[in-house]
Amino acid sequence: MTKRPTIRDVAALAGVSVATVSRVLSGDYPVAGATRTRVQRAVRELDYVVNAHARALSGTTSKVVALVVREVVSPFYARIAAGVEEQATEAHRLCLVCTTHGDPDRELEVIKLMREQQADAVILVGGVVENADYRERMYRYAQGLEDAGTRLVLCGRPSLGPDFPAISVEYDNAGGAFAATSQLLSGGHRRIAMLAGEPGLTTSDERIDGYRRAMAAFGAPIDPALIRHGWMSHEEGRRHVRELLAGRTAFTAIFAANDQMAAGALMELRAAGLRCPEDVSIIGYDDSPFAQDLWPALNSVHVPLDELGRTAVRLALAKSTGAPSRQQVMLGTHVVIRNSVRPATR
Amino acid sequence: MTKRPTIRDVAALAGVSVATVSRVLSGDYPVAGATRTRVQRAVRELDYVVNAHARALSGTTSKVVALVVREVVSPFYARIAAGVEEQATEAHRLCLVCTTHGDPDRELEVIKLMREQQADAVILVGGVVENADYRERMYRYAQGLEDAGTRLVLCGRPSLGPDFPAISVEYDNAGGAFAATSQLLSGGHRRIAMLAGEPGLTTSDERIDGYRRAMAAFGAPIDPALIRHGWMSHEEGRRHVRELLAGRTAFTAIFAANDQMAAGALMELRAAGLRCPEDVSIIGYDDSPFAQDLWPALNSVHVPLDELGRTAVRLALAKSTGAPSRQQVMLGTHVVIRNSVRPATR
DNA sequence: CTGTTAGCGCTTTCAA
DNA sequence: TTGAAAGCGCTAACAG
Repeated sequence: MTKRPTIRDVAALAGVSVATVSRVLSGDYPVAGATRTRVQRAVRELDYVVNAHARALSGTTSKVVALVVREVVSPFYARIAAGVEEQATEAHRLCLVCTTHGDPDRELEVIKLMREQQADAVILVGGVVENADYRERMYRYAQGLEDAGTRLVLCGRPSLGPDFPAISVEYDNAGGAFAATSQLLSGGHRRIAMLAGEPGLTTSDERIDGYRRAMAAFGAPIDPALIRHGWMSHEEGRRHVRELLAGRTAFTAIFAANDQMAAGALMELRAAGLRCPEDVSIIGYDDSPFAQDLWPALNSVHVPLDELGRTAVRLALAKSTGAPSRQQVMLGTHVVIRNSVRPATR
Repeated sequence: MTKRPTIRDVAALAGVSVATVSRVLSGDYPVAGATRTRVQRAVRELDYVVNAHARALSGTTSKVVALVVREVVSPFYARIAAGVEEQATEAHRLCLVCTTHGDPDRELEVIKLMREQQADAVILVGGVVENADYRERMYRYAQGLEDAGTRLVLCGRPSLGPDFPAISVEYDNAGGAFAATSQLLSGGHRRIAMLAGEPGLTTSDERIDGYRRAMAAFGAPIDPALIRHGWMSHEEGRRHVRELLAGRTAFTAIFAANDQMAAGALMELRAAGLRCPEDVSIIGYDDSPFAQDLWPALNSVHVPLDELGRTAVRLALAKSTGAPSRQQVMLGTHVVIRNSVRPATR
């Protein structure tokens, strides 16, 4: 491994000064055509590439966008990540990905790392449990990042208020839940089971909220026994239905807070000899890719995940163009109609 | 936004030299207890974090591992990515993610960026079309990266030979296909349709190879009409089955080169009034998370994707411990048995 | 249009 | 155990 060439090597070979080399490299500076050609040849000859760290150190931005998610293997996060990555690439930024596994300590550590990297933006993705010190913690993060010249973006997670020093990009979570529940209700369903996440998890809580509002709007009574909490997984979806069935709690439809749970519910229903949508209607949330591959294809609330990611990056990088560092935008959601819902017969 | 504090600020506040601060920060150097405490207090007081670029510039490694995938939204890549991210975190490395969308030019650009970043390792993930200049291109990459002190790892993609300056971490792709086909064959199936990817795509080609070998081993004739090529998607899976059915090409089982295609095939079969596994058995590949959520739950070839990712990082970073920079390892695959396969009746 | 030079913030000898 | 000082490779004034 020979030592990698530096800008001085290029300068020497091209017979110019390092400043000149730097100029032709960055492109935005008048340099004589002949000189430029000479430098470019030298660059190619030496197979030279700039040292990003040296460049970042001497002033210019680091050209890095950081994405902080709970898990990498999750269609939900993955689609946001894809949006972030695309937009970052478009803006000539590199994309750092970190996971927290929902651990606040890990989150803290990750944010610190991002400050060290002087990332242009840190995008925090997905729902959280808003416990006691969450707000305060976020506030400290925002502070520290701002000092490092880094924009903080909350993506798919409720804004902490207009005064909070961060950008927030949300989607109409409760609205989607309202629409989904309404679809069931207008089909005549009244006993609608709601499969939700852990209490306190923002994503889930907002979905429950939409469910409640729709029920109220249609004058349908809310039976607490129909609202089920747990880990938002396929397995848990099965468990909820199993217990509902065992407890002889009547229901003609299910609204699941995500598609995994809906798929689990579907499977357990089938195992119990119940058909969907003939006996029970189901509607999920997130419009995961596999929703249309199920049988019956699953109605679900579509969330513009990649748009969420793209918007997060766009807003964060608008810094240069003088956009405010604290703002909130909300993207719409809508129900995708497939084959898992049918009017109530009982 | 106040200027962020530097090591000098900390030194000043703690009343020591920058060298001392640097020492307590890196930890691995004898420093008097009292001094250390003083420095740490100053760090906390100023909310100081090191500048990663400055640190990287002054010699030490950049602590970054780069992951280059085709797409972010793909369970296949996502699971490898998860493994890479985990292991990278464990090794105190940050994880850069880039996508190529299968475009060689973009790949070239990404590799250049990684050289600029002086990443510790660049992990190239997933199958490729090994066309004419692919080898040569890879060789150039490897060269350039080695000069930058960066390890190149080919992950889930065939090694370019033991002399090639890169690490390769593969899985037994053909072996898995052989096992899957064998399962069908030993159930008495002889007319087995193979749903594959574009010709030339390494992943797909190796799976076809395993299929052929198994067919040969069981003395089953290979009907070219049963081997179908295309984009490896759900849609295409449906199309293949539709065309097979329309062309009246007899088959009692399907081996799909990935689970998406298997799911599509399953759906089209059902639409045509055929049952799985009663009428047609299906087996997929990759053991994607949704495979067990289908009805019937799908038999599939399990690929240790996260282990693949972890191994890639582990090997790449073993540099320090003096591991060779060129080696090949292969991880095993196995068939996961669920409910989509049944002995042939016709 | 081009060259000189002073840092950017940190690590790391070499001395003390 | 601590400090002084020389870079790491690049950019950005400031001169010419």
